[in-house]
Amino acid sequence: MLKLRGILNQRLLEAMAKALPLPQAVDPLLRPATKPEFGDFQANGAMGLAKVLDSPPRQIAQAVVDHLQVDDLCCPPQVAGPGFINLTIRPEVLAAEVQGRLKQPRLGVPMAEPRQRVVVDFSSPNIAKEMHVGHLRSTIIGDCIARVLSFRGHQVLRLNHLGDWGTQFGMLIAHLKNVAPQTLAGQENLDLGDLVEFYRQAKGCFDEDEVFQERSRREVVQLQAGAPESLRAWGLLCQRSRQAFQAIYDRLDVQLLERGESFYNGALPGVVEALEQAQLLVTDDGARCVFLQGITGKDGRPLPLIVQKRDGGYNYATTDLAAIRQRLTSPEAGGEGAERVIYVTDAGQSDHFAAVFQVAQRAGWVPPGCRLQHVPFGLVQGADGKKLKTRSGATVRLRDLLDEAVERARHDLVERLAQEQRQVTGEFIESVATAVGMAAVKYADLSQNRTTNYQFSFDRMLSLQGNTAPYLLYVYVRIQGIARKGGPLETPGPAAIYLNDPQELHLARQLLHFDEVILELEKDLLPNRLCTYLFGLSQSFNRFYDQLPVLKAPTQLRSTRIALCRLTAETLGLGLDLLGIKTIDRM
RNA sequence: GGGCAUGUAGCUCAGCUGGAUAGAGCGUCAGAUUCCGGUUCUGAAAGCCGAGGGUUCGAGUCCUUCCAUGCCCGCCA
Repeated sequence: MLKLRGILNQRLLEAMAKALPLPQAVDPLLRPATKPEFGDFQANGAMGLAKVLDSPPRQIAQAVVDHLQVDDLCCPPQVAGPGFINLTIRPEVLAAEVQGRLKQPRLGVPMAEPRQRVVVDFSSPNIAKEMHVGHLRSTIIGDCIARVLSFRGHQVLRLNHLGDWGTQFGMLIAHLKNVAPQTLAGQENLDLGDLVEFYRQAKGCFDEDEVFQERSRREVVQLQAGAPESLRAWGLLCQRSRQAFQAIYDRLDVQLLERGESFYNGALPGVVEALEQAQLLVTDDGARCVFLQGITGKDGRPLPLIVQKRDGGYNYATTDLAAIRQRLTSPEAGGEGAERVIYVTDAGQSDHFAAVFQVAQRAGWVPPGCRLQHVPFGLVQGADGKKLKTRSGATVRLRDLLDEAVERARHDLVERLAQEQRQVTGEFIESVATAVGMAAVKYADLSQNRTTNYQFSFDRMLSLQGNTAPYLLYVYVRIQGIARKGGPLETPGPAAIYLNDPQELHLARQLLHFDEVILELEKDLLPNRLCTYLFGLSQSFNRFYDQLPVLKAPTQLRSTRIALCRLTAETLGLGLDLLGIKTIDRM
């Protein structure tokens, strides 16, 4: 409907110019109708002009309608309520739009103009730690955003800002030298078993043993100085973690380019120097920091952003600033040349990013027209409304969570197969359970407004009813069933589509909104809007399918309905794909 | 103490740049079925949109003051 909306907006502008004594053009405030009975669009502009023109809003609206020429597209416009202008697209125009969509794989979504270079920074787990639900949200949401921006034609770089550097490596290396010295000499392959358990042990030593603490600090210094043995130990730890992470990314079907904190190590001194030159740097209590504007602490004084600690070490703010420079620097100068950088992290880091962005701005590292954007999300909570934990109080491991989703999906599937007495292969059960389980986890996350906390529930996400992945997947499967039974849902010839029945019209209208939804998603980065849309589309389809025969319809109606089925499947397929969810043909 | 976010039906949540009588799912209750996969569809009950004040033709949405909850707050990331 993007195209039609643009045309109608133009016609309204023209009509207003003719009808009203206005010095300059005024926005007609064209919006999608709030209710089906109001038609497709409503123009709200008349009401705001009542005061300016000193006449009743309905009269203004009527004057605009009198000059409005839209008979080629719309039924006669109606003035309603306090002064709305309601516009209803004619069925044959809708039919032509549907026809047009059938021929294009982009389903009406235009390529972005201009195309941008975009960095999406997401997922970002820490080496030697287990991925948990916080990483899940970042990974799923970040992946969706990257997919949508790529689809729009932007050049997207998906970066995994891995926590692969920093003080925690001191204790890890120290512990490694204690328990497996031979691996460091290259004599044995590293087998640390559960890396998380290893981390816990190291942390235990660090907390209890002062001698160990001191050794850990020395290890950090050695590592940062590039001592070969330390680097080797570090490399071994990273490699182990990397394998574990990759297994998760493979299951989730998420592509990421690893670019951990260590990547920016060499650039850290340069960050401090540049800030010094920009005269932003202040030494306070031995630490080198930039005092922030408009952000004050407990005592009302400006808060500092520390970029070099008293002991000379750098911290995450320094790394983030180095990353910003790298990402915003032009490709000719060895950078990424990004015009938009998106950070998908939990909302708890909002202050941190506000501070870092401010400093980057003041240092002059953000070229005009470039945008740094923190895309925050809320906590994952359990049924009790508190941060999600296992019964024993530990963090929930991501792989356990995914396992359980698939296991529950398999259980439901097997039960249903038995009820329906269907015979299928083990392979089928496996692939459906995996697809449904992953889809459920992703969709549950994405269908929630990301800014709020999100209550995790296997029962809800795997439910076959309601706004869930299984409900949407089922609609897709149903349509594939029609195709299996009735032959391929071939494109009807020209002028073969006639929209008549209310259910047909309603479904067609819904289908045509897809382009607007995607553009909105690109702007607001709120995947739940797409989910809401796909759910509504699925409901419309089920209503349509419930009330109207497709394959058994008379010939002249059949091709229209098959076309609607096909476009529904394509829209669902593309929509789910942009969410990072795979469709299946049977379930 | 300061900052940010959230508060909408019994529960989980939508509500985009302010628009017409505040929406959906689950749950509850009552129905439908010539069924192309009923994992469906129809209907009903259910609300002081946290509270007060303001802005205007019009406020769940914007401003302001409270209240409640969550997260964050100088050398961890």
